[in-house]
Amino acid sequence: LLLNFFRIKLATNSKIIISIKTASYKQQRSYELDTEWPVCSPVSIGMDSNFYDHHQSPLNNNNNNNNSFDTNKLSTTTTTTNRVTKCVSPLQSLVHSTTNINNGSDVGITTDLSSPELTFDHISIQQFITNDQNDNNNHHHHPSPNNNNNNNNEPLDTEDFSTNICNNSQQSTTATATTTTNNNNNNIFISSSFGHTNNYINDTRLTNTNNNGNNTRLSSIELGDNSNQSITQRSQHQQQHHHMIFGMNPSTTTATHSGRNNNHNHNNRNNNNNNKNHSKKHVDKGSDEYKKRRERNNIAVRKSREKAKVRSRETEKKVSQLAGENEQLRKKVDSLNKELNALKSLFANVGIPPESVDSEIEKGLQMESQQHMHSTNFQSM
Amino acid sequence: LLLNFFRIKLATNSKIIISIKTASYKQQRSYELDTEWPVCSPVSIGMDSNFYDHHQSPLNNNNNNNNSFDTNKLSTTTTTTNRVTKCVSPLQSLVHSTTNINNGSDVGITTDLSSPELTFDHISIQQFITNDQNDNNNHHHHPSPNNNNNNNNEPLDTEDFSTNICNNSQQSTTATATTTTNNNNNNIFISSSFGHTNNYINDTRLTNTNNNGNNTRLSSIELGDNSNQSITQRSQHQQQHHHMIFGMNPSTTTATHSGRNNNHNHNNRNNNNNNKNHSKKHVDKGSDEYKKRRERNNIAVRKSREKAKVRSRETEKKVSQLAGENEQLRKKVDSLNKELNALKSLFANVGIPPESVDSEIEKGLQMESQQHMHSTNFQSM
DNA sequence: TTCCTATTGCGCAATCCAGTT
DNA sequence: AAACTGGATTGCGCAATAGGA
Repeated sequence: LLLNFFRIKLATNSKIIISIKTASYKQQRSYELDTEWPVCSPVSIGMDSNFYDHHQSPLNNNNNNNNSFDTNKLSTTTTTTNRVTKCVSPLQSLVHSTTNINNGSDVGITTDLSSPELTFDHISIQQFITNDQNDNNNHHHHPSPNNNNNNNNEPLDTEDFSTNICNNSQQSTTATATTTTNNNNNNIFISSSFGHTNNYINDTRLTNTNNNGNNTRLSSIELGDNSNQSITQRSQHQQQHHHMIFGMNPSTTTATHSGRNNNHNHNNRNNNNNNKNHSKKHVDKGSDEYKKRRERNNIAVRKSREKAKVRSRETEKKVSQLAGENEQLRKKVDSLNKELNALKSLFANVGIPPESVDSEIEKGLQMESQQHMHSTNFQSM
Repeated sequence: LLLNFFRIKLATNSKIIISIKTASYKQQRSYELDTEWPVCSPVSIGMDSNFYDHHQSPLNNNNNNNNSFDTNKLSTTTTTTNRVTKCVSPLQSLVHSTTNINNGSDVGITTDLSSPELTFDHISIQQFITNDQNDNNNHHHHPSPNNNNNNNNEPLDTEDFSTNICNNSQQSTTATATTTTNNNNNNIFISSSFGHTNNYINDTRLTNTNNNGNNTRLSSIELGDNSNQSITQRSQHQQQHHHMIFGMNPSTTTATHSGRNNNHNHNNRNNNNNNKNHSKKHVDKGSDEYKKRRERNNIAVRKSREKAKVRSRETEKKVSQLAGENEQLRKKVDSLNKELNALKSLFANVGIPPESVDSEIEKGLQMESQQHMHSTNFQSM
């Protein structure tokens, strides 16, 4: 098994955005997986504190003191030995969520990269401090740390982090950590690009079927392949359209498919564990029960989609809001700078050299901060 | 006909976010509209200049000089006498788009509120200057301006604007313009809330059907009703989940439906104009042509959805980016302020009163801005 | 008008996810 | 602990448009 494990100590006020995708068996109905389909191994995801759920306006300033962390939603360290589908919950709850971590927090993510059902779709971390290779909570033997074993509390720089991921993942995947250099924002962006052949990388493995009997599997076998095989022209061209797919299976993606049993029972999942008896489970589409169930679900679906839309609009709104504030702040900084310069040149005019002005300012600032010490102000020192 | 018309002169650097939803005939297949279904009257949407399309990163600072306005996409003043579906294009191109207006621009929106197909889903305007009731470009007689006919170039304040909208729309709709007071951001937020009975206001009118023959129309008749009828308990409770629905039909929403012809020809649209001959248009689901067409569309659908997802992630990312920048900027402002204060108190220490310091700064700034005139540097001095 | 692709609302089915038995 | 329940999500294909050439 190839384990991908990393653990990051996040600094106070760091932000982490994790969007993890469980390709899982969502589209399994479209395929029959053969015995080659990789058996999923354990996954351990742990996050230790202070998350704000996306829906709780993580970016709102007014609830900064809400430090509670719902451990029910994200168990501190969930380790299971079941199929990945069994322990996906903590991941799922993070999907598309933006979380703020306001205290120093540990974030550990361990996953067997042989499980194609799990893809790290998008990970973006701002400001991390250290990377610890030793997972005390994980029950699995994982490859010993490769080289960059810096257990000190030094911040890891972008390159190190990238390498680290790469080495740990032991994939050919060219994981690249890009620092988006937006101003003072140390936004680490982990992305991996590997050969793939269309725009639907998440779906490729399991979908791309149609009901014409034309079930041509896309040539996605090289997904996450560690054999360093060359990437097709098209892949190279299209991978710019992709974002941050991460953690695909290296060598065992030999799943095949055999068309689609179009009319009944798509329940041919890998029947290792839960061998239910009702493998037929014929649904009577005429039954009142069925109709009722369908109608309820339809309502739920509409509701859910509306919710999603609202969320999306809200995000859009937030962008414009923030952009506006940003603009104002920039102007403010500008004007303050000008004022300051004017003042300094005033000093210069009366013969006081800039250096001594600066040192005086230093003194002044120190005095001020000392006064601050005695207050209960949030941003003391 | 009840016309809703307003025209706003936007200040330089104002921003307008318009999200207009055309319920249109999208779900018409689910319904047969009877003769009571309101005939749509003309709509005129005009925007005169300098739009940035959402997809062109309107919020990016680097293309500020791109002042071009694609009149093909948003005709300056589109007035048609066809059904609203015929002139929806300019609206559609604004859907969910965030536009920046960098010069003083006129934005006029005229619509017949009797057209339920059209809903102003979300309108948010920052900084507007004046409101002009007289539309020279509109060919339709509309109710004479009610009372607040301030054609001067004074900025209209929030309340005025709100009232204005309300009066013009002549609806019971309680349009409320909320100023979100985020810092220096004068973000005007127009929202209307009226009685409705579920979470799917946009869809209510036309959807809520199922193929069980169970086509219970939601009691959405009071949508936009101007008869001031009371809002149900549930409505009141749920309207907090809604945002900015605007411009629904007042009194003619008596459309009925008669179930869904499930197997063929949903072409029973209001056949006023385009009376095509092929009212049968039987689609042979077995034909190769059909299969091929379906497959192509399926691919398109997947592609489109992937695109949407990417966009959404990008927006999410942008939020975190902007929030980060914001934070940094705030800190910067803070430190500059402190520095400035330190410097000022330095002056105070040597006996120079704050007033004269300020006046000196004024002088300095003026000098500086004069020097600025001669330089081309953005952040010189 | 005529084709095609792009979007969008919808229902279906398979899960996912919290709780309960 | 395992099975069951019922709403919430999500990928998908369908059909109706929208949009563009």
